[in-house]
Amino acid sequence: MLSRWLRLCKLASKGCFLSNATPAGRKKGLVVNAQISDQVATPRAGLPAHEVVYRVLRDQVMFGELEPGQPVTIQGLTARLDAGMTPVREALRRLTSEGALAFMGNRRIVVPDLDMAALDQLALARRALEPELAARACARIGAEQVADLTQIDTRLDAAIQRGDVRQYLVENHRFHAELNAIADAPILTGMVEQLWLRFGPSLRVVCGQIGTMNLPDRHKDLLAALATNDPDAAATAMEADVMQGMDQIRQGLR
Amino acid sequence: MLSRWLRLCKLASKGCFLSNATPAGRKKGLVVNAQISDQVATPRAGLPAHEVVYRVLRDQVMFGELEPGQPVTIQGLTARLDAGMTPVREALRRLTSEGALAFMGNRRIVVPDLDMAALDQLALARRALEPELAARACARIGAEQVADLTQIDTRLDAAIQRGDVRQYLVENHRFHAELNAIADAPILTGMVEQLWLRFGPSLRVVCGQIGTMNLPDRHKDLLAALATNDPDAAATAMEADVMQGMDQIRQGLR
DNA sequence: CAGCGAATAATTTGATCATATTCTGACGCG
DNA sequence: CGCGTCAGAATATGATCAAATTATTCGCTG
Repeated sequence: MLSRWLRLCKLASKGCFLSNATPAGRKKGLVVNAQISDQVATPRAGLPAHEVVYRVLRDQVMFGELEPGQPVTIQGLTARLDAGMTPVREALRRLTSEGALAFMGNRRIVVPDLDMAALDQLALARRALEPELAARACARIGAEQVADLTQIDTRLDAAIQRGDVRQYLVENHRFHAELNAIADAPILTGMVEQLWLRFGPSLRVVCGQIGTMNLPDRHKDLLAALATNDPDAAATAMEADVMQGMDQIRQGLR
Repeated sequence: MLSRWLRLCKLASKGCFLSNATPAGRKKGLVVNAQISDQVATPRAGLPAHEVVYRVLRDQVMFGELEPGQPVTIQGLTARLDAGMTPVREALRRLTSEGALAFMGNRRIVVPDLDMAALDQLALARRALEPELAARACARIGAEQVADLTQIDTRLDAAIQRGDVRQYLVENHRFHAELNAIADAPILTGMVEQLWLRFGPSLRVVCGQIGTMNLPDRHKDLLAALATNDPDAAATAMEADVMQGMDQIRQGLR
């Protein structure tokens, strides 16, 4: 009875949580917390199971634990995550409506595979939205937040040096997510997150093919623009980063 | 046992269906179809219940049956739509993840109310995406499709003349949805649909306040551009239409 | 004795699960 | 080669439990 929560929380802790404040834990959740308080970053029970399942699956899609084309079955997930059927179903609905997963005709669900047309659309949308977010963030960013981002970028570089693809993807996403959060434009940020969710799996595949060594880090210009509060330069730098990233995937599609 | 399906289908038929092809009906569904075949547009059973609930709620949000700020409870919906609990829950997850509904802190769900900041973001995103879609549609559109759109626009004008706000909203959406479908860019189209879902309720409120008489119809330029296959003109016309629509709402926010 | 506030009881609502039903795809048979 | 049957998977239901909001009561103070 408790083991289910333990397993779910453990899985969740592997992903990165960027989201909202902790509500009061349910009684049973608090007991769990007390028992596993020796763990480093207690992933805070009290979240509904469907939310936990959603985040686990989301991270697994975003960072390539699930490969494109791979079928996803409800019953497989209930077994793998040791969760009930209803929470899994709700998480899947959410993910399909966000484009992270796709209905394959006869109620079969897969991780969608990107084709060139989809990639073009993603590139167009990213190019329209993310520079704007960077510019908005530039107007509100503070010194300590620049330091935060710089630190993330340092860890990102380290991951590249180590050849740690997974960590590279995580830190890269964290960098952009944190920047977008600063822009304080939740609707645009949400749209961008959905875009990332769509190309996440393919990005992983590409990085797996070519390794991390050839990955340029285009965040330096961006950080400089942010530090000097130059919105136009930030937007330009972000546009370059976006286009470079999309091109990378485009190359990998062949 | 049958009455539930009948009621759901009846509700669904009030909304407008623009979406995907009809799969084979389930056995029981076909019986239903035979029994109610006297109705005009039989809304085709065989869809999963959660899908039907989703569409009903979606249309109700989009066309203002549900007002902003209005709380939405699961149990209320199961009673109102005479549906089970699980399908309702799944539909709600989907709608919240699309921004049509919003979690209000303590797991209470409401139709979100737009503030100026949200409206700015919506306007920015629409301006970035919809002209592009118009241009793409322009490249692929055929004569009979132009005729289709013109016909919709005629019905739209008629609705304005009659002062029929609901019908105006429906036809206006249908016009844009059909145009976007022609562009054959499902990802961008999906994003735009989500945007419409967000400002739908407010648009209804605004139109309710000022009536339909003052609504300009900016589709004429657009149709002309489409008929002559001029992508740039189409994009420009669409941009004008978007900005006019957003301004309308912006005025109504005061 | 009236009014206010905190604590508690009751009701409403959300979350989860086990189970029943229905659908899809595949296998074997005529 | 087409058709019926069967296993497996998805959908849907209602029951059950947990949480939050609302209503109520009780005690205290002025």
